[in-house]
Amino acid sequence: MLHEEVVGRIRAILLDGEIPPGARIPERELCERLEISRTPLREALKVLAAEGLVQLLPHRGSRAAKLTDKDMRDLFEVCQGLEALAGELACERISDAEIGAIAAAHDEMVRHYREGDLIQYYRGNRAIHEAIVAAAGNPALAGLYASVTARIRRARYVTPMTPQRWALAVKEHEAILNALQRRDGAGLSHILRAHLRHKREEVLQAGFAETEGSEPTLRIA
Amino acid sequence: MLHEEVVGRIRAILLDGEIPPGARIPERELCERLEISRTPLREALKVLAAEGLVQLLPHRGSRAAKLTDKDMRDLFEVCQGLEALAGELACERISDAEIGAIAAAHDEMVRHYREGDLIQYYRGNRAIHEAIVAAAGNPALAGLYASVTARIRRARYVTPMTPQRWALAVKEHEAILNALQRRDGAGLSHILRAHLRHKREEVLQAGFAETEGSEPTLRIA
DNA sequence: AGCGCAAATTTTGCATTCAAAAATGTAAAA
DNA sequence: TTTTACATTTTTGAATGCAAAATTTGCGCT
Repeated sequence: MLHEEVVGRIRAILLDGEIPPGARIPERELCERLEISRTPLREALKVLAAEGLVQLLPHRGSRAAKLTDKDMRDLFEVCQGLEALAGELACERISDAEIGAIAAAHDEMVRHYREGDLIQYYRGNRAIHEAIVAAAGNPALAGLYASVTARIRRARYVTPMTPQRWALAVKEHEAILNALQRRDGAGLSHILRAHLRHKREEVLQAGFAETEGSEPTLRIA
Repeated sequence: MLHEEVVGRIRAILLDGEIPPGARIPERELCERLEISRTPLREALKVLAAEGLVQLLPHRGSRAAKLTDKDMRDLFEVCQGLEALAGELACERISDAEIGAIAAAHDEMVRHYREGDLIQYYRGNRAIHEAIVAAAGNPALAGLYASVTARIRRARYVTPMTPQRWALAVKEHEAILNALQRRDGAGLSHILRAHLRHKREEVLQAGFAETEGSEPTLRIA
């Protein structure tokens, strides 16, 4: 089995919350489940530790990383910065076709909003943000963005929203699309920052002290 | 030997250019030199690959990552974004003592400039940029910054400068310190972007097609 | 001599093994 | 009954072993 595949599978397990934050990662079980030996598994865990998804404790095994409120705030700050940068760059480089695709994704997302389908709304939302980052045409930026968003994904996309906040988020997305269509880099950057700041407030206010290590958490896959 | 120590040692070897970009990383030799077996070495290489310093080729071993001009441009762009963000945050959070320390570092750097000592100038320069990032009080940001700067370090701090560019860089640093002392986040962010943009132009104009894999490269440690 | 192909060697990736550290369980003493 | 010391088991971290893949070597042929 390819090394990167192992990393991907474990990453998915962690992001799904199948191993909840703070929980011990059972080496033996994972080996059996993935049908690999400990060597490639441990290599993968080291990589994921470098990404910040796994915490290694010397002679005590590895745990799914658990984020404090401070960690979460920090990561949202960085994410804001990265998205703002991506927005600016995207406005310089994005093609009409890409804008069209994002507009379509936007419309679909709004449809899910009207239908009250939060899961699908989140999925569309994420696709739009990722498309903007992709449109920046900077793989290094995209990689960092992926790594940061992976760490806050569960907080970002699991937190329930009040109708007011949801409505505001949709309004902001209208502005995002608009700025993108006008290729207004500064404006887009500004809106994206505000958008993510609101999201962060929402998440932190929801008291996102990550769920403790023992009880398995809801999967939203 | 501790896992992280191995990663650190190999990282240092790569950053020093002892194994130049594009060159094959000799597993066996490194094992003997670090007095470890292949298992921890290979774990370290996987981690460094995730960081972007090493390139893994399936069944063909690993090489020191070689950056194209595009890679370099992309990384500078990201670095700009991160420094700009750090500057803004630093202005909100930095203490007078920290500003004092940076001012002192600045003066020393200017002294090295006057003495024409490029190596020491670069060292002080880097310390200032790192201090600003540290003052942002965001470890996640600092980590990403460290990872990005590690990848462009050699380009950033090895490229020779013209007297004009050097003078401009020092002038920009005066402005950086000034904005920091006034705690002018927007201003600092703006200057940092311009500063790094100039640096990028300089590096790319110097035709930084990273040195080929065979010949060992100058160490600047 | 130059080229092509097959055998030998090296190198890679993973499984297994081994020693050390931590966790667990047990029993004796307070 | 609770606590502490000690032995046992489990788990971790690293070295070694082994099969597959790639590279190099050597030989025959043109």
